[in-house]
Amino acid sequence: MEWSEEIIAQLKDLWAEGLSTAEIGRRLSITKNAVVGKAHRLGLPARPSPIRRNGSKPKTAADKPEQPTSTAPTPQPSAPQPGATVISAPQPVAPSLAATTAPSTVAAQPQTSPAAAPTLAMAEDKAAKKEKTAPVARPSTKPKTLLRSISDPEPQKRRGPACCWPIGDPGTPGFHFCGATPIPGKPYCEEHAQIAYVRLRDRRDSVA
DNA sequence: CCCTGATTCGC
DNA sequence: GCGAATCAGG
Repeated sequence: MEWSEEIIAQLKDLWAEGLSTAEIGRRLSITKNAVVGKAHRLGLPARPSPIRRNGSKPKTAADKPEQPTSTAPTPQPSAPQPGATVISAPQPVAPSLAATTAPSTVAAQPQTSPAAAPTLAMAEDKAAKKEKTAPVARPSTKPKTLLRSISDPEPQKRRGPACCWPIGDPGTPGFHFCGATPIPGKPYCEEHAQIAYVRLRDRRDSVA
């Protein structure tokens, strides 16, 4: 996997958005392991995970040469809260569709976890679950490079809201965003929202 | 069972 | 550096 700047940017962005590793992985067409691994290597802030993995390690040496002291630096990298930019729509969580996922972990998030598309996706959701595969096409052309917007915090500053679904490869002349009128409370238009908010139940397989 | 994320280890 | 495998908690 070639982690280009764009990819990394996306990873960071999505990570900062509070998406699940699996979610990010799906959207980047990579495994969650890759996401987590890279995230760690990048030094991204680990999000609330229930695991702690300490003590027992059958596979590893299980020895931790911890350094005693020193001066207790207490580094405070400060929380990555630049504003989440782009998509942050404090919308009321859809009541009925919460069945699929949306654990309480991200419930506190102002944007809540996507992973659930209203109405239209609901019906499709059931079917999709059975299918287990992702029938919906990934980001148009190719699930390779998306690029949210690392330096474009205000998508709707002077103009109306625009669907920010990436079209083309970032860096290429033809790259642009959808631009269509998004669904209220969502960063994408109705068309792209359907594919953007993929249900779950599909990870290591399907897209290869 | 499913989901989730973290760490470790072989490549 | 990369990610699969594995571990681990809800």
